[in-house]
Amino acid sequence: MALNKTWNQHVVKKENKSLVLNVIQSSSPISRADIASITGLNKGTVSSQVTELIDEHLIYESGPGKSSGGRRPVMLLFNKIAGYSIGIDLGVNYILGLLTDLEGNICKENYIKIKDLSFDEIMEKLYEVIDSLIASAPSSPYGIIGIGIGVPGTVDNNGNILLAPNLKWKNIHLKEILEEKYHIPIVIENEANGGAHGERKFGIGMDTKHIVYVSIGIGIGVGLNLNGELYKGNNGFSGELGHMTIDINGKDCRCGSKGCWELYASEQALDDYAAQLKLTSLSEEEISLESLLSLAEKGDEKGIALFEEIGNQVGIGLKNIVNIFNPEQIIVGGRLAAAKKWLIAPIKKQLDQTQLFQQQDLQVDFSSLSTHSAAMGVAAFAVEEFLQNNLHKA
Amino acid sequence: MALNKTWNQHVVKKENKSLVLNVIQSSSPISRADIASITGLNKGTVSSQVTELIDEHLIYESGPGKSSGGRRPVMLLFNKIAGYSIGIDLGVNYILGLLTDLEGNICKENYIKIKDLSFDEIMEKLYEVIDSLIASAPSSPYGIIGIGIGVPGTVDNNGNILLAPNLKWKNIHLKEILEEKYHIPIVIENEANGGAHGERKFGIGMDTKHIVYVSIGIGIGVGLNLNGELYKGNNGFSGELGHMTIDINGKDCRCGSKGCWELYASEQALDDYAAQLKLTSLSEEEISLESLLSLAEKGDEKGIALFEEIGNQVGIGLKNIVNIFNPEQIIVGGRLAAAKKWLIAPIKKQLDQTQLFQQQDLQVDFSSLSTHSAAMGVAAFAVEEFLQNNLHKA
DNA sequence: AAAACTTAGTTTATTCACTAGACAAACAAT
DNA sequence: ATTGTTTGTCTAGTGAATAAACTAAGTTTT
Repeated sequence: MALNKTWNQHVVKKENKSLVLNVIQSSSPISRADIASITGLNKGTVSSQVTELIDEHLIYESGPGKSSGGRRPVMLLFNKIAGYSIGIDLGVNYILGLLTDLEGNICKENYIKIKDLSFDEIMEKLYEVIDSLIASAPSSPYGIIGIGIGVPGTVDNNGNILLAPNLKWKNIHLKEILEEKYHIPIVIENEANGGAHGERKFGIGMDTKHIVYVSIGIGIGVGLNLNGELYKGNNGFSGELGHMTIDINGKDCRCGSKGCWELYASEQALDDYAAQLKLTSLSEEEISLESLLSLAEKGDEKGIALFEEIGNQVGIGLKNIVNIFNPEQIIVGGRLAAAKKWLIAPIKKQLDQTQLFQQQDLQVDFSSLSTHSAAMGVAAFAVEEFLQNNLHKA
Repeated sequence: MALNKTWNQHVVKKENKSLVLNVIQSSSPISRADIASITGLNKGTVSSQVTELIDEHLIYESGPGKSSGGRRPVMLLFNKIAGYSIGIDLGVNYILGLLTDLEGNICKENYIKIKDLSFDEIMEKLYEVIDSLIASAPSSPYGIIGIGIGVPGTVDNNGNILLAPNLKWKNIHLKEILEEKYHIPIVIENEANGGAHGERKFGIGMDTKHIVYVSIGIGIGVGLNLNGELYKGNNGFSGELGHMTIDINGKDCRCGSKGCWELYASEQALDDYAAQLKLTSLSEEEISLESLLSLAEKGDEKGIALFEEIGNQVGIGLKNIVNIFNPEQIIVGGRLAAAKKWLIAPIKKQLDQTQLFQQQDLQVDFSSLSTHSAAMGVAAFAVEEFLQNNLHKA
């Protein structure tokens, strides 16, 4: 019936309570008085919210703090172990599972390699990873509050995986399957979206508002965090910048068009270039990101030139991103980010070429959570959903 | 002091009042009872809001409506002539000024051509246009409620024009200048952002949430309306998709890089192609969008092929846009949109090539307001700002 | 035509969250 | 010990929404 959301005191309370909790999370330890002055809320209002949050085990009082000339304040802390979250990075040839507390700290890690498994076999492995993480969680008021899964493919707004080409998955209702099995909230997200969120909450993007996270692995996926929130597009397909045409007359791509960015600036492209160059020291089978990295590390000129060429191509795409989004920060993540040393110079060179607009305050960084950003990000999604729903109920 | 916005009853009231007004605007004529059932607000609440809105002259009661078996409802209407807004499209070789009512209906239009004028001369013309529009406004409770200006360049969040290459403007504090002269709220926006908003409010994008508006004229500008709101980027530079590289080895662009989209898919590109093809029937001086359009209209094969080639190049960029934003709708506007007849087929062909993701519900449309979208859009920006501030005060 | 039913809009009492300001508790400085 | 400061609680008051009663004005049924 009610099409638009109406506003009433309940909403006010929920929002203010959420505000109080956020301040405690970000500025802990903190006193009631300081919360009041930071938020602008009345002292009494803060007190009552704090009482409720304590009752809900989401925060707790620690000992008295230092006095600044009067009564000593009671310091409040976020109860990060009121529950635990699980974040899974479901890769093409690995599954990375994390158990985190509500603050995102990793409590337990579970990494397994997989190869050429069927859907059922992958699911079995996935259950094993999740089950072992659940088993390792300490007891807590809320237990496991949710599971976040990052997948290398497109996910619609209902948590259905529409297409994950590299997994060869299509139309998988993963959210339903897992909710039926575990009976806790499940969040399914694109891996790049997860990575973007992870870096924003815990990594190099902590204080930035407009972030474009570029995950470079076998292909290229992009997570968009615009205006401080995830942009998913109409069906959740946004960020397929790997298939942005950068060379009209270029190579054919399996997507049907020509000259897609990821044909020139990905792990796949790296291997192709390496094969073309016939690096004497490596046979075709030995070519991999790891072997090329160690080659470059040893100072092999051809190997270094290889990464520099990739960096050049990455830079062209990033230049497009700058013109399209005018982001505050670009974060390069994914497996190829390990080659930062050789990528960064050509990337910067490409970006400096644009003279049209002075992008003085553009930051270009590499992932600071490396392989963990996606898993940490989706775990955080689950935490946020939990906190929002829990505040709502109360 | 207060960093975050707190929530209190005043905010609740303002939001609900705004909600009531929006419902009246979009579903008028409407009764109090229907507003209550649509919004979910209590009948009494709606009544008191309505009373205030009537006192503020923003709505009024018309005669009784049809009964559906009980007391006849009093119908409420938005008072679209409570004030008037001015929207200006400041083009490179024209100034288009509109006087609109609060609903966006055009009351008066003022179009002048300009050519090679200095900054001061342009400003003088601009004042003339504005003054004549102000003079033509009927008397109303609020008078002229604001002026919106759309400019072909980048505008920062303070209304400063940072760079408008085609006007040869740089760092113009247009908002300040006009506010000092007219003492009413001024909104400065990029022309493509204005067009996007115009089409969304009054044109072909009325019921869409994720719109990418592509304005193709001398260059290409893009207005992004994501999640129902304008995305401007960190400094207001977003949407410079004209300088998206689509051909790494392509032509040099004045922006410093190579193969920018607008070198292949703009009015400029059209003229260049036409000159290359040496269309026998037109001398070099005669080449213009208008002359080429009439040539194609006459059935000239070369002329038609020209537009089809441009359409092809436009399509490549649009395909990128789809992969980047996954929009619900793409709207093609700007002067080149007049060639819709010949552009649409090659564009659709390009978009259908992407087999990776099924974009079943992507709409590709041409501007329905044609040359008026930007001016109508910025006029609407001014109206919205007025309504928001006015509701806030009361 | 009278009675019964329906729908529209107003009025009144109540609830709920926030605010202001008083107050007590706990501490520092003199 | 006295004075002043800061913290946190308590109480009264405000403002907005809600529920429900009520008035108004129509239609439908008998």
